[in-house]
This record gives sequence, C-alpha cells and structure tokens, in this order.
Amino acid sequence: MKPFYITTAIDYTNAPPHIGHAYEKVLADVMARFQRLQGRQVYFLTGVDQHGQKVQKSADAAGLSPQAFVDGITAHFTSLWDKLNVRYDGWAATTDPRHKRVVQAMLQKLHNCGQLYKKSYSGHYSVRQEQFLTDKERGPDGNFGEEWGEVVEIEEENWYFKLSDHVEWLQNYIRSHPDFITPAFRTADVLNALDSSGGQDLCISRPAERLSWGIPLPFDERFVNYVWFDALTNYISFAGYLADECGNEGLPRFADLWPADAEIIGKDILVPAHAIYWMTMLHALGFTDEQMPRLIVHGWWNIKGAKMSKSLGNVVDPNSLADQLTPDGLRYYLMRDIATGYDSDFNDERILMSYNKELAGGLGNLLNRSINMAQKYRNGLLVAGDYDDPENAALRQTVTESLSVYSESMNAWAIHDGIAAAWKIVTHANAFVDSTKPFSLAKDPSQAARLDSVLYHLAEAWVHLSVLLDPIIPTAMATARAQLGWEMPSGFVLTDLKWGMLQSGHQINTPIPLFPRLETNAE
RNA sequence: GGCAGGGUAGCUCAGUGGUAGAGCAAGGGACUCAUAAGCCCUGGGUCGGGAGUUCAAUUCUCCCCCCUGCCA
Repeated sequence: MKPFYITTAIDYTNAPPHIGHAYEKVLADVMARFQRLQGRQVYFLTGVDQHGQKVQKSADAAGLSPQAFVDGITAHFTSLWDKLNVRYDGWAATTDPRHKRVVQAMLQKLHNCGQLYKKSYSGHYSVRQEQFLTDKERGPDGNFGEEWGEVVEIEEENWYFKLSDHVEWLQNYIRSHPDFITPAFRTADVLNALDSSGGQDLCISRPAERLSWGIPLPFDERFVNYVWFDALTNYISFAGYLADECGNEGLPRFADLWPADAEIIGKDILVPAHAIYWMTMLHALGFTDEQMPRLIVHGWWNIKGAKMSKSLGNVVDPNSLADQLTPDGLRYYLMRDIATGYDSDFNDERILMSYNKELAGGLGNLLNRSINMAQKYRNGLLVAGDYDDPENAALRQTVTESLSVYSESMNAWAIHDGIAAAWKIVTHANAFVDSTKPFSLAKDPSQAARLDSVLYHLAEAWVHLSVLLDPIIPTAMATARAQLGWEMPSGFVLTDLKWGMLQSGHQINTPIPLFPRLETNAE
C-alpha cells in the first residue's frame, strides 16, 4: 500500500501563528500519528507560503529584505511546531529553489500546450495600496474610500490560465466522486461557485515592476507568478513532481506518494483556491481522475462567539497556551472540543476546566491512583492470576468496545469521537476502583487474588489508553508508559493491542502526576 | 436575493421514525487508593414556529422565523 500522504495548507509568513494555524497542524499530526499506529507508512508535508505583495510590503516597512523578513516569521512557525510536537517529514517553503524550479517547469509545460495566454485588463488601481480595486471596494456612495489614496485607471497586461477549459470536467469529477471533499456538505459550495463563475479564466501573473518578490515566468521575464501556481504547487513540488527534469534532490519519489490522501485546509480556502484552481491546474497538467487529491476541510475556532481577528484584539496565542497547559494539554483541547469540519467556540475558561476535569482529574488521576495502589499493596508487582468475576469482565468489554469505536472514528476523521471512545475506558476504570474497592480488599488477606486481578485490570486498561491516546497526546502517553514500565515494541500497530499486554510478574514504576492540576483565576 | 451551516437541558454540543442524551455548571449523599481527585443520586428541555406524511416525528416533506458564513 502506498504511503499515506498528508499535507496542510502552507501558512502565509506575514504574521506569526495563531490558534487556527496550530489547530490545523495538530489535526494533521494526530492523523499522521494515527495512520502510523495503524501500521501505514506516512509522509506528512507542511510549510510556509513566503512570496507575495503583503510580504514584500511588510518587509519594506520593517526595513528588511523580503527573505530576511520571511525567515524571521518562518522561525515562529517552526518553533511552534517543535513545541507542539508536530512532527512533519517534509517542509514546504516556497522560496526553496527546488520549488521554484518545479513551478517554472510547470508553467513552461502549460505554456507549451497552449493553456496560458496574455490579455490586457483595465481597471481602477490604488497607487498607495498597489492593487487593483473592484466594485467590492467601493463605499456606499459608489466611490473608493480615503484608505485607497489616489485611484487611477490603468491598463495592464497579464498572463491567464485557461481554467474555463476544465470546468466541465471538474463538475463531472465532483459529481462522480463523493469522497473528494470531507465533510460532504461543503461540496455544494463548490458546484455553486462553478455554476455562477465557471467561465472565468485565472490571472496568474503580476508585472515584475509591481511585484518583484515571486517566481518569474520562465517564458516572459517581465512577469512574476502570482499566488496560485506558486502556493498550491507545493503539494506536488515537495512530493518530488518533475524532480528528475528539474534536477531536484532529497525529495520523495512522486510516483510513490501521489495522490495526496488528505490535503487539510480551512473552509476559507476551499472555494475557489483548492476545489477549483488547484483541481483544474492538475487536470491541465494531465493528472487523471485517479490522481486527484482528497480534501479535508476543517472549520474555525471562534473566540467566545466572535470571529478571531487582529482588529478585535482577540487573537489567541498558541505559544502561551502551550506554556500554561503543556503542549499536550493544548493538543488535547484542540482535538476534543471541535467536531472536524465544523466551527467551534474557543473559551479560555472552558479550556482550563477541561484540563483540570478531564486530563488532571480523570485521565491523570486514574493513572496515579492505579499505580499508587499497586505500589502500596504489592510493591509494584502485578500478578495476572486466575481470579475473574463479572466486574472484571465488564471492564475488559469496555476496553474492547472502545478500541473498535476509536478505530472507526479516527479513520473517519472524527477525532473527538475517538477521544470520547477512549474516555469510556477512563470513566469505567474510575468507577471500577470505587466498586471493587482495592483499598478494602488490601485489608483482607482472603481477598488477595481478587486484589491482584483488580490491580492488573487497572494497569492493563491504562496500557490500552496509552496506545489509543498516543496520537493525540504523545508526550504524556510516553510518560505514562514509563510509569507503567511498559514500552510499545518497535513496529507495534493498533491491531497488536489486545488484553494481556502485561505479563504476570510485571514490575510497575513510581507514580508521578501526569497532568498536574492548574489553579484557576476564579479561586 | 441565492447557496451552505446552525437553531436540542443554565453553557458547549451529540443523536435517533417509536414517548430525549453526554460533558461542564447546580443541589444532595456515601467513600478514601489518588492530583480536595474519583464514585453514586437529583433537578431541569412542549428537541426554533406551523402544516403534512405515518400507527408513531425532535428525526422524513413543505412553508415560515432567527443566527453565522460565502456569493451576488
């Protein structure tokens, strides 16, 4: 089976990352880790989009060269991914010379087969903002506002891509491939957009005198490529597309990886960028229906009901949250409090509460009390024994059921349901302690066999948790396994997980709180 | 105006053609191994409004209202 190729949107390097960036990358990382846990080989690509006008202007304003400017912002992204344990295999930076070569080769290819043409366009141009204005930018009085400064009418030549040639194919492709977009309801937006503006070709250039920070068109050096053929191309250029003819090295073999099993994007860049521009670009390059990527479209984190925006001043900084909650605490919240594909409400009181209640009080405390009792009553020595009863059997059954629900949910991108499935074990095991009362059994020598079985069941339930939750909170689960004295054998896959991972006579380690409880401001 | 999503317990949200569920929050109780954690019990919703299909609708159909987003 081919490797699971998973990508994310590449982030624009004109401002540091916010919680939405973090969510998308953690989602990709969780899925990558889950696929590996299923025994699948994985290639995880993420990166940054570094070209364009905004970067050029921000760099000018900061008195830096564009490259120095984007290097600085890029460092914010890479250090955040390190901190959050987002473990990617490939890094797509659009200023990478290998990427530029592929973009140019692609453009040349399309030019050769007549898919690109030059056309002049005249319109209103804001000198101050260095951009063309459309009717959208007009104020209520029909004029362009003060913020645009001097507005002049100019005529400009540019290169266009014959997107319209591929619209009919795309409509058919979408109708016949219901798996193309997850969640499926987003498909309607795409078809709708195609119906209303399907005849429009795509402008792919800017005159070099206006935009210098970009990739020159190989067949017309007076122009620089504008956005789409640069940014979207990363998904194939860094997967080794045209590597041989471009002399690119150190990249995967394209034939092995492509098509992408999951291109994770936000709902804002589905239409038109990914579902229309990207798909028609691929089609124009000769990619077949079988070589099209699958899109996974996620929703947004709103902040207490409002959209997150710099002007509202409610941008949530993932760095400080990771410091406060630990990286795993943040990863957990980002995965459990949103249904993949939908929006969710980010609430700083709720995130603390869920950390304390679920991670500290539920999951962490279960590990702590289980290990602590094993140490206290048996010096950490677990005995499997022959004793059994319905309560033990019920816990084992919960573990088994949870495993299958987890697996099904995760494969369907319902991470929150996967977590909920694992949490069935947490809840049951905590109740199991209260109903079996190992602390009472310990006082009665005639109950020794039962006590052993209870302690063993708790440890074994936790071994299962440490595997199921590993993709989501990998650091904490590695710590937990160390406390349990159990390591996942190398090459261990989900289907290897069965009751009885711990041998009789297993020695357990010392308990240390996994997620120390955090004080809240309210107290 | 068109399209999409949503309108279910105080809050955040699941869910299903057969007299509604979870987590959190609130109230009460028993316990003590544990991170004052965990466990048990309780309260409370005419599932946005109306009509239709059906033996039966929160779940299907139609109309309307409200919120959000995209497009025009």
